[in-house]
Amino acid sequence: MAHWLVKSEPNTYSFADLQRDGKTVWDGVRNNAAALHLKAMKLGDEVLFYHSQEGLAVVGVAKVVEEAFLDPSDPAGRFVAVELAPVRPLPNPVTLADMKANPALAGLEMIRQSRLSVSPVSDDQWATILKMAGA
DNA sequence: GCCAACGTTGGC
DNA sequence: GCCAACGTTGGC
Repeated sequence: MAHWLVKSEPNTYSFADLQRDGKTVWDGVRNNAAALHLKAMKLGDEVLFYHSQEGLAVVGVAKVVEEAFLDPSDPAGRFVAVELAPVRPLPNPVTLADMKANPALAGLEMIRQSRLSVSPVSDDQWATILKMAGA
């Protein structure tokens, strides 16, 4: 089972919004590298939900409930979307500063390439972050 | 609000 | 097909 990280500005769509909605179509990704990752997501894969701009922390875990399909918000039909559902909020959100300060996370894709909105997380990185979150 | 990183666009 | 110009994202 692969693991991933997605970013969202909480002003636009927060983890609380996802909990309220029960599930949501993760669309609007317009970057090829991010789109490749969306296409690689499998049903049941778990995803860290990160708040960008405000919060700057991983705040919850979500899961893939529908694999990649054509993004309904892309008229050109070039990009894909997936559907995500909430799993659980993290007891202690893990901030970007915390992740940067942990040598075990030095290779984390979202740190290496900060603008990437969908990125892979290795099993070791996943375990490290959940441990930091007290989960 | 600024700026660095990076992707995309368009002229040649 | 190269590369400069420009737009966007996201941390600070």
